Amino acid sequence: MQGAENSTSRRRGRPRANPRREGDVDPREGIVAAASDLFAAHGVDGVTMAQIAERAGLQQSSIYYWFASKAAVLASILEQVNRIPLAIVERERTAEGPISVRLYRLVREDVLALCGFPFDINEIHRLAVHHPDDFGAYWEERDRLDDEVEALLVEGVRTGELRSVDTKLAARTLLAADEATQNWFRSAPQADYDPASVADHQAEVTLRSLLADASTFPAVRARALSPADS
Amino acid sequence: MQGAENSTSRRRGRPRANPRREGDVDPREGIVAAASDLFAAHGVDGVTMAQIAERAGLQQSSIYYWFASKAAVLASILEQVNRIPLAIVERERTAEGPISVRLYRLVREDVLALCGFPFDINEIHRLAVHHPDDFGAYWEERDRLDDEVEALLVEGVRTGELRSVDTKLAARTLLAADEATQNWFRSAPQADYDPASVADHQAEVTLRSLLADASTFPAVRARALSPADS
DNA sequence: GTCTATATCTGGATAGAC
DNA sequence: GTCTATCCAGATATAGAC
Repeated sequence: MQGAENSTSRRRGRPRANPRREGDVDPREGIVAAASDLFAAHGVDGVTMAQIAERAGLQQSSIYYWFASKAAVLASILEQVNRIPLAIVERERTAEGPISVRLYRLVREDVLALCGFPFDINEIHRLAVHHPDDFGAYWEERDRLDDEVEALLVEGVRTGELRSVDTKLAARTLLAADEATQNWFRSAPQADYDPASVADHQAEVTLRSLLADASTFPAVRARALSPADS
Repeated sequence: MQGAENSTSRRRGRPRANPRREGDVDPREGIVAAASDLFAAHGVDGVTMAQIAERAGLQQSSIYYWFASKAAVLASILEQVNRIPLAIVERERTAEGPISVRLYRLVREDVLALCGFPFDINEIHRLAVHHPDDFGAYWEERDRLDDEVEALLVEGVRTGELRSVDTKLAARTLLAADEATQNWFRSAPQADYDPASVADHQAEVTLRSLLADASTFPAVRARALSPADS
């Protein structure tokens, strides 16, 4: 962590060529925002430091004052992004009510969150696979996600709400399907679908595929979407 | 297309440093095989021409006698790979029997085929997104795939076998889920699951999520897997 | 046909002025 | 703190000998 001292009133360093607007906060945020947009549009290694810098209103090398490397910029993004699905899953894991209702909400909100991310989470998987040493924390959290979902499924099978499945396999499949959905959604013409209906569809498909008695689905959805219960 | 003249008995050119084994056929095939393996392991742009050449027993620059560029090597692989899911879908599209049975086989075999591919089809999507000009044919075929699956779903809804869904959305979701499954399967420890059980699970999940009456599923699967009907 | 050698290009990262 | 200038590594692709 470097250059975090904005508290002194006297400006240090040469002024920027393209000075930022008044409300400019921590330059790190501007860089992260620029990088997020570009990563989203072109993939992580389809983007150069020069492009990030240009959008952030800096010269290419100036980024290195704030971040040690391109990977550090990415890691900074991941810190924020990676915890959201985990928070959703953990909330439903400890929530009240039938497993099926919690599972519906889980899938729905996971898809919504993923679709709202500044870039495709599959891109991150790719990078994390290719650079496992830089992304140890990422994989730990990812495994926790699998485990938490599986635990929910195990309980659902135990109570008889869900049919008897290989819970580990089903958990992986479920999360992978969420990610696949956000993936194609990203490249679909924005006008065709809105995230909410895509998320609802995905949740319905998932629940119907797992419920012991699929005819209970309408009741499950109704309860999951009722504000009193969320 | 260059250098296709192996028919003359007199060898031309300087001998290779690492001569190929006796059964060596068209060097293009060896290059494609090497590239497929490496792309599978490290992703398309995690692989250099030098690595491909090394595995194919050539020097880096010698590849350029057979292929004009790295993209040309990739395109050659795609030609073979991309038609397989399409063939599966088209076969089931025109097959006899209930839609649900054909849909089960479609998903099952699509997953199986994707898992057997030499590399992750998502990698190809990525590349194709970033170089749309080089991959016009690829996207055309991909759209056909969507359309064929959707047509199956439409008919299934019409006959009442499937519940009433947004068929376009469902078709995309279905194919995306297949691809997601092959994606995680690829990075899973090979011992944990075999492709067949993963494919079966995916087919079951998909069918149960779409059947108008999920209780008919066991009969659907039984019929789909009976050899008499395939 | 394949080789060695090299041109060229790109992009991440560093040095030092201001 | 940001700039300009530059280094450096890695990779695609070309030139020309054999």
